[in-house]
Amino acid sequence: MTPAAQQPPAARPTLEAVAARAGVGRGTVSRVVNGSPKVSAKARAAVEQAIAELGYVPNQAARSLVTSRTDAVALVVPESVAKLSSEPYFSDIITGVSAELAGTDLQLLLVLVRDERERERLTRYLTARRVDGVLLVSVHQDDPLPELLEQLELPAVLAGRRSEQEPLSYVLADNAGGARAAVRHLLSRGRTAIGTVTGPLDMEGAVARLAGYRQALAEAAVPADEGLVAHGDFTERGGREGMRELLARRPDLDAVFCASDLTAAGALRALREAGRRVPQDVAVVGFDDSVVARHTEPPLTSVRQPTEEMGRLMVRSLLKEIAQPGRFRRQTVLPTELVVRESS
Amino acid sequence: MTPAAQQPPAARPTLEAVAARAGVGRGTVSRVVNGSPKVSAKARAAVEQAIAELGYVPNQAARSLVTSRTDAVALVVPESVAKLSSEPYFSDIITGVSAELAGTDLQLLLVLVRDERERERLTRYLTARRVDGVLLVSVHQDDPLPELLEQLELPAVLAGRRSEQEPLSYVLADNAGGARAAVRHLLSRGRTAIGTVTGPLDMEGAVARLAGYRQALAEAAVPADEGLVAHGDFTERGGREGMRELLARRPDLDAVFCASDLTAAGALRALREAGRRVPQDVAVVGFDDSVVARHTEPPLTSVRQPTEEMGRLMVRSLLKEIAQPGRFRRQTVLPTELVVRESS
DNA sequence: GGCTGAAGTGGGAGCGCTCCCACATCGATG
DNA sequence: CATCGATGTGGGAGCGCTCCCACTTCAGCC
Repeated sequence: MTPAAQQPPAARPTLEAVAARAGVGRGTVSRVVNGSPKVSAKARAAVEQAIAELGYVPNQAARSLVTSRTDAVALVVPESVAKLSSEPYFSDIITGVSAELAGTDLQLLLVLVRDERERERLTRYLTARRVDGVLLVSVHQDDPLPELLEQLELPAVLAGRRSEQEPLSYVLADNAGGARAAVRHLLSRGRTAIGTVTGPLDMEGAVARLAGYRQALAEAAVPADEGLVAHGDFTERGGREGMRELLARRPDLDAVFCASDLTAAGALRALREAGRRVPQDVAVVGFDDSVVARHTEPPLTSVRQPTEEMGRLMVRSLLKEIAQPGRFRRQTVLPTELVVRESS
Repeated sequence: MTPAAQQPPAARPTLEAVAARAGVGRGTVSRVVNGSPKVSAKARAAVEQAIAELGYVPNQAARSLVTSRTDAVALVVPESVAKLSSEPYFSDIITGVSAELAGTDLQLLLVLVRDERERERLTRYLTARRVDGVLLVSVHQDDPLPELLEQLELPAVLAGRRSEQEPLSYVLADNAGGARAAVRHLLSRGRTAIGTVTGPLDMEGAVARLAGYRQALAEAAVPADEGLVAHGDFTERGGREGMRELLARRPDLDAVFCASDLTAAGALRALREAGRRVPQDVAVVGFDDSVVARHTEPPLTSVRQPTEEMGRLMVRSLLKEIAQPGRFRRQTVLPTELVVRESS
């Protein structure tokens, strides 16, 4: 135990102390701290010096109490299906969000919601307006959270949307377009029996990817065949099972478009287990172009969506909505890009 | 614009309002809210009903102002080397931390520190004591943050430690023991020329893993050969380059112990490029047993460390330290376990 | 020289809470 | 029956800040 631990830690200086030292009033110090222009150069200099000498840092709680701002935003990640660690998508969003937030003085609260109990806790938290805004990732159609955000009139931005009529702000990738590009690519490689393992169809993104798949086939005048569609859930396991199903139903299948990289990784596994070679026998395309795509054997052709950029854009939209809660929403759709690797 | 948007949102009820409604004083409501036992059953019931009727939620800012607690802890992740998304380790820690925190009323602040500027911002933030405690992940020997935490006497728990004399609380896995088990396993498989690709040696964990490797060889009376040691940095790229180096120096090498799964994934790639078969020509063992280990081809034998559990334990230690800042530290070392898969 | 308005400034009020002290109230005790 | 501690209770004070209003100062103008 050090001697230093014994003596009371020097109390943090208050705004009042700064004012006294600078020989000005509290109001002036407050103005300087908050960057108001209505301060003379002389007063500003005196205050700034006093702040430096005293090592003054504003007390956030006191500020919040009167402004009823919190200077914090929550990033909400439902972890019902996917684990954080197996979903590079989440991590990339977090990275983007954090990077964009670093330029502001907002703090990032990370809220993982695993079950009903935790969702209720979050509901209370949001109701108490303990954050200035919310970023919500992985939106399901029946998710009650977006509605809550609407009711609370809390600034919010979604990654994804519930439907095309989504009233809240959102940022998402051109899912249908990406899927279309992927399937066209497979067609151009001469594949004819192209299957798909979808994502969870209670998510608009997964629905859009399936729609893009169908559209590309329709455009090429390939007759639709529901036997070529297996339902997954974005997980590896779902991909594996979906692929098995597909192989059982259509042994002649020569390509598969997977709704996520993880799904594709599962599909690769199922194909390997079934003795099919990739890409010779069956070509595989994923979606996300996450780290996973580079690590599989063979590396995955995948539809790149700018996930980190999406995180950044979400923050930018949120900031605007916080700045002027004018209720007009920002809805951004980002382009995707096909990255071709050995799997196709 | 809905009509509801026009009318002023009902102001949140205050403690005072609850007191009035329950026909008691502010003090009594405060006692009920904070679970003090010094309240009669009758008063408690009245207050609880009033709270329910009014939908009262305490104002955190006001509470913080007087208690100078913040009810938040920061999880600090330096992102200098590794990206969040490529490091399942970080994600698993986050998951554990979040899960354990869910049972408390503490909030989780996620702070990714990418560069000097962001570190300074964090320093200011911690100096202002805007959190009740700090969890620090990925500790490097020359990291200035632990020292800052010591000086501030801010409750803190590290994942890992700077050295064996670490004065702060920490949670870590038995790195040396795990490495030893891995190398013994390789020896037991009849491997004789066993190399290693280390982690960044400015991290105690990486040093310990290297020490464990050496120890196992020494115990088996295998003469040490520095040609079998390549330096990596826990990344895939480092693993790939390290493996190439090793192959160049010791073409007869028949096994390699990698300081992380990512490193091992890189090593697998280098081996494939060099035309070596795994495990026939060269056996590979990783460390962490993260999701990566299951996804490589072939799946990796790996030393499992209970990463998520580490996150949970960090929180528990931190809670105790916050509860009674008695300066006596908790230092926990968790056992590791070898998980054998196809790569060895 | 008096008047006006712009530009700064000081400080009271009050945000919603906890802390703490003074003050009941009441059963047990000598 | 007075006295006493134990058990609850009400409410003043004050946490550190921003907001806002009243006030001063002074340049510019008729």
